[in-house]
Amino acid sequence: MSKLPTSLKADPPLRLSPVSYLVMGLLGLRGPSTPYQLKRAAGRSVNYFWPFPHSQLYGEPERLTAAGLLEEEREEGGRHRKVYSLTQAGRAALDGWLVSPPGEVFEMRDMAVLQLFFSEFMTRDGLVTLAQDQVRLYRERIAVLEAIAIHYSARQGRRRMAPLDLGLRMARTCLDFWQEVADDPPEA
Amino acid sequence: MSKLPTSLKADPPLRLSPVSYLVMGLLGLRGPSTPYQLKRAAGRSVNYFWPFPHSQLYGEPERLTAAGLLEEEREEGGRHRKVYSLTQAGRAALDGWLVSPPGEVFEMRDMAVLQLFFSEFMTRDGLVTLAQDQVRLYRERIAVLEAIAIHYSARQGRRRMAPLDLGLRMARTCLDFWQEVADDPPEA
DNA sequence: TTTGACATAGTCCGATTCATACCGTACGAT
DNA sequence: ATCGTACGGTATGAATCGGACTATGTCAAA
Repeated sequence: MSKLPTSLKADPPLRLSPVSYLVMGLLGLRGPSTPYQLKRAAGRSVNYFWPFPHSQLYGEPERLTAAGLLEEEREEGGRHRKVYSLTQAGRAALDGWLVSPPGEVFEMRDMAVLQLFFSEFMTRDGLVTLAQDQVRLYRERIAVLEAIAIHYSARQGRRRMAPLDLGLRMARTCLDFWQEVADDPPEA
Repeated sequence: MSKLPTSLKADPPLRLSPVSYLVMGLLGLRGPSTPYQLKRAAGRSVNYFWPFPHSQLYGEPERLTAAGLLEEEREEGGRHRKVYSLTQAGRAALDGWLVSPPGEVFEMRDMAVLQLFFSEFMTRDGLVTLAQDQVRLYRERIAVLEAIAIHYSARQGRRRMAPLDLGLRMARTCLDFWQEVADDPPEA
């Protein structure tokens, strides 16, 4: 079988991943930003419901720029930082994505629940320790989210705060759950 | 720079991933199983709090067997299926993992929440559509989880049911949230 | 008793992502 | 001047993804 003839419009397909839209979205909300700024911003917001390694915030904007969805500008002065901003095409891509709701619910990874599922091989004490640990961690998480909420609630619109609200409710649901496990660990 | 001298104990490090423990755990709960059986079992249970591609259930047991943590037996008859079971060493590894609680809370990926975060660029109607979509999906998810719960509650211990309980609570939390968004979409 | 449809069971592999170690560069304090 | 440290970014091998593809058994109808 022969290869397909090299097409004239042989651009590599350029698949846009969730992180692509995330980058464009952040740039839309914040205006022109450097990768590092995006990284900081993501850490206080989107990372809670879409985690990813920070190094993607360096590679991805380059790809998007090559595709004409972003513009890149180099800063003057000492640091030669790259500042990215949305182009018209980028804004259009973002808008297009936003009107196609995902047909899926959240996807969760939770080591503690995995261990709980296998807890038949644990002692009662082991299980209680696990649960207490989680209780502590969720309290911390809740404190962090509440701090973020207080800090930003004045400045930001209700829509941007909504995910934080959900994050808090989820964390509280987990806190309650693990609290119950700790207080009254189920028999095997 | 020269290479390090080839060590006498040059075993490749063999990193055990969460999926490794998941496999061992399932084998512990179910007894000897084929990859396909694990796949089916996972689909009704652990996949809800630890998703992964099914193909790992073929490769991973092989690695674990090579490491002495599993035993492999070939079925007679037409299908030459491989049946895996835990060895003593495997059981020990599993137990060891279970007494080291993860220092982390869940990690969640949720496209819908990502879009919600950027919903300033959506119309009010777009947001409502998104929310209604999610409401429908969470109702479905809840129905599935309840069916699983009813089907297995008789047969299985309370510990193994606990994750399902949490899954239901999480789903209901999300359902409530999106219901509220649909009923009273926040202004930008 | 073929044959063909369907469910079961398993393999493969290129592309993507991960994770993290590492490298510079500015800036403030001493 | 220099040192420490936070900032800003790069590089890379390993792990994972995901889904297309192959193969194998089963049962029913012709």
